[in-house]
Amino acid sequence: MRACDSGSSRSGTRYFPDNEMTGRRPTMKDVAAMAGVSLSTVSRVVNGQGVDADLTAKVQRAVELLGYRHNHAAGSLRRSSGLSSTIGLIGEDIGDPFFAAFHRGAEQVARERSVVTFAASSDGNPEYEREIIETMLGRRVDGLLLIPTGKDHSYLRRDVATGTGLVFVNRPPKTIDTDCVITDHRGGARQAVAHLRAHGHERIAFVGPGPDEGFAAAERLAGYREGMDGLEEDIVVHGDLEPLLAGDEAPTAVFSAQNLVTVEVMRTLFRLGLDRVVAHVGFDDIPLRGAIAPPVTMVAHDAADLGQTAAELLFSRLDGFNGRAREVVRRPVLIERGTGELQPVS
DNA sequence: TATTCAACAAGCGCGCTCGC
DNA sequence: GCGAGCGCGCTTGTTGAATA
Repeated sequence: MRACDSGSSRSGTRYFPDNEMTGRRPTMKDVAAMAGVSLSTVSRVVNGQGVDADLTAKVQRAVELLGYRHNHAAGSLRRSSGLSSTIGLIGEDIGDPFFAAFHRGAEQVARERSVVTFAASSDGNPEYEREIIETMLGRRVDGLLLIPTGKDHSYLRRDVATGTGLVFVNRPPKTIDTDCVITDHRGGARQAVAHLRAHGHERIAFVGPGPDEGFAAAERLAGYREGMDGLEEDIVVHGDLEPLLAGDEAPTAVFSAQNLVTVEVMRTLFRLGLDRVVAHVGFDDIPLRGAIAPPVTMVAHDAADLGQTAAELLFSRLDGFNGRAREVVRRPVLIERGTGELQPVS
């Protein structure tokens, strides 16, 4: 093993060019020793502050030879702001296309500020959600974008009071005063039903998660019921649609209240040969929509826009905005693609 | 003398060790 | 068991040397 004197620090640090043999990652101290400059010079070069060109080249060469990677955790330890340049995104399922698009929107805003995003799934479990939140805060994320599962988030009050950014997405906060971005789920569902009614349908089935499965589900069901006002009966299905379609009182139209449910409804209609017979409007757009025939009419909220807006609210707090909690409502848009415009077959 | 720039040293939060 | 002290890796305000 080669070793040489540090040449800079009075503590007599020795550097080992072949760090693989020391079994630890190279630090700034190692870079400084190899380049023959002080630690602060390395810090300035690494952080892009103006340092003499020759010294910069020496430092950059040492960085390259040692394979040095900047330790942001150590940096945030000392940095006066105490910020880690990371934010956490938590939703029920990061595999959900909605969450993926939401993440992308938030990431775009974060990237402009050199902030890294971490994402995690709560699996719809409030206890696990809390565990993830605690873990992310323990890792000193600067803020959280939370698509909440749990009902009580009062345990975050102290974190918010001490500067941690927190934005609720798609569900307004009940037990904590914080910013939120929500979709007008109720209005979107009303719009879907109104669209189907305008095309002559009266027997319209709602297919979706149960009202106990969150704010969005409950709001969409409520919007459906409001939209159905004046008609004889609501047809609400939480599960398999097939038995209903096979019965005598089959609906002439279906409103599916969530993207994964929409996919299931499409499969069922296709299997029964009803995909061009029963009208269908879905809530939440789905991937591969262009490759699907017939194309499904959608009430789409722009998940990327939600992510972007939520991130902007979060960063405005981190930048010092100290006003009252804000609520931004995004109205979904109905996109006609064909299935929602089918007329009822008499 | 004024300006530039690198070195020094303090200190951040946390975990660990050591001595009482 | 408890508190003091230290080390980790880094940033940043201050200091002082070199140069114009």
